Amino acid sequence: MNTQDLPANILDPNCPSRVIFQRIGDKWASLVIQVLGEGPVRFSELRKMVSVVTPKVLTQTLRALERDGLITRTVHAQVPPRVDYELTAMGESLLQPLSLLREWAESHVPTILEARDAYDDAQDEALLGSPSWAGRTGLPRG
Amino acid sequence: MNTQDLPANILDPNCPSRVIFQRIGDKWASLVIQVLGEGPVRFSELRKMVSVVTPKVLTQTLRALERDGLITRTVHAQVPPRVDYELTAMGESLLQPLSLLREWAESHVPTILEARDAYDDAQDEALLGSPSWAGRTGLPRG
DNA sequence: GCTATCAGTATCTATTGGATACCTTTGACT
DNA sequence: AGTCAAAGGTATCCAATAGATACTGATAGC
Repeated sequence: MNTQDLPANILDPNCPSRVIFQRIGDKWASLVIQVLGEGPVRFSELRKMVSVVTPKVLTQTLRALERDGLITRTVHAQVPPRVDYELTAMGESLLQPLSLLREWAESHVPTILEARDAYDDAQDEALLGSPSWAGRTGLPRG
Repeated sequence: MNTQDLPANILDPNCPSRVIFQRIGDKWASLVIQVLGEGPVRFSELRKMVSVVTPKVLTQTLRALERDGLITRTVHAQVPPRVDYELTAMGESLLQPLSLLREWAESHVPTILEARDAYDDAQDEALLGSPSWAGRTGLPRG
């Protein structure tokens, strides 16, 4: 669904689906949605649960999600104020895809940490142990 | 799997799963992985397919994915150089969760665009049409 | 009065992302 | 011999974003 009304395609930089995909993949947005999966939460609670996010960035994230129709924001005119955030139906429909990703991340932690160690060791070795003409390209240096 | 070896939990800021989750949700990383789902691709091809990414950022993304063991980088010692990027088995295991998210994004494009329009209209109206004492909080201003 | 509560802003700085130019080697072309 | 193109990046500089910190505002309770 780009300007030419072709089918949505994330690889097309002009396609809104790409922007939306990146909004979902935002650093904080996906965490917020998963927290709200349990039910409505107020601002300060959200801040504690999605630690460590600064209020400015949390506000930005929430506004963006609200604009996209994924959450609602309800203000109770009290003092001190109470503002509840809650998933919309569309927001809830994101929970399942997100939880799959979350499970993937949580289950692959050990493997990825090992891969990082191996990579970092290889880097160190390349810097310290090998002759200076052996670069990453496999070709001689200039 | 945090420093105390508790079960992985994305909501714990000390848990590596959180970092990994955010790496997946990186602006370009997930697109790269989806492109590589078709098979090995060389740098310049990748740049065209994942437009519009600058070479610096693409390099950073690829290095990070390589470090995490999600892709491999193979250099063919030719001139001009040829470098192929390819998913590892772990990288391939990410394809399914990611494609779900992609399908979600592509299918919700119209609804989200409508929500944005509605939100923006409401904002304009609030700014232009309503009395100045009616803020977002529902409480009087100071 | 003074303080606490809650939901944010305002301000400033550090980090990241992006645009652009440039580098390297070698074969093909002139 | 000189020049250009190709591929996979770096280097450099500037803009946008994220983050740290301080602060606002109304009111209830002490």
